[in-house]
Amino acid sequence: METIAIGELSRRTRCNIETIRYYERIGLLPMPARRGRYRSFGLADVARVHFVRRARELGFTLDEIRALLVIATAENMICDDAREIAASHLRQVRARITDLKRVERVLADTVRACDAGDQVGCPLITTLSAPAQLSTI
Amino acid sequence: METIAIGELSRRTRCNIETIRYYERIGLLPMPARRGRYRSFGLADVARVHFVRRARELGFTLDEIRALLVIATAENMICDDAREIAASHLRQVRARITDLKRVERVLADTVRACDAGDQVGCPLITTLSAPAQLSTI
DNA sequence: GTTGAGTCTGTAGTCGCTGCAGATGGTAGG
DNA sequence: CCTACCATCTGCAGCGACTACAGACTCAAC
Repeated sequence: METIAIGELSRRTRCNIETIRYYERIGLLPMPARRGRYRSFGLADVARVHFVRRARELGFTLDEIRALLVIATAENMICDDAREIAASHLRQVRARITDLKRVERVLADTVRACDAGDQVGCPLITTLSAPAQLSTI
Repeated sequence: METIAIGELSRRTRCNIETIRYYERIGLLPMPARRGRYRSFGLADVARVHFVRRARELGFTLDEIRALLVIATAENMICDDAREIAASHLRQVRARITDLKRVERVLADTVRACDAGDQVGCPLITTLSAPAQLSTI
């Protein structure tokens, strides 16, 4: 059975060494075997770190990932729970996209106004000052 | 000239009291006058906190806001600098939207697969395990 | 006089890392 | 055998942008 050091695990998963140790510290990864003082990982660890990284890329929190890992390793996978975690996260992602689109519109309008240059003050400053209805910043 | 306490400033700007004190501590707000031990704010402070909050809503960092505040209060507003801050931020917002849309697609596909229910394992777990090409998590 | 609301300071916690210092471990070359 | 060098180890501090708490104080109303 192949065992690898933390550096190799880091390379294979493209996950920072410090991050791997952090995941271990917070109990997201099991305490690995040791060769002397050095951690010794197996293929299951490579898969688990990959799993965590991929979930992080999709924006799941470490707590959600913790739950997903339990589900993934459970004998009788509680798929419904996983679905609910995903669906709830999807709702948040969609809300965030909606927010960001609004932000994008405001910023794009502002930059466009800057480029047009037919306004009195600085359009960005004006935009940001707007809700206060005051020129005194 | 009207002066208000921190609680009233908080109410008017919908900005947490602790956050206002935090902004003061990091130099984003000037040190306010005092009535005894109590901070005493004016309308300029209301406007300034509004400005900061609005900029935060648009996703600017506190460092960017610091720069924007300097520009806003400068005699000869360096509008070009503001435009560049906004344009650079807009690029980041657009990149983030692109990322999130990719995430949304993956999640939506997964949830849909869950609902179809014609797959062997749990679709979410499968998705997250994919890049490792291993079932051993 | 006492109760309650508001404010004060200072410190520590959140999330998800990231970086550093200083101590070891193991290997390769001279 | 000594040195150089790399990898790894532990432990702790820092980021950004807040947020929360403890414990002290001030002030007005009843």
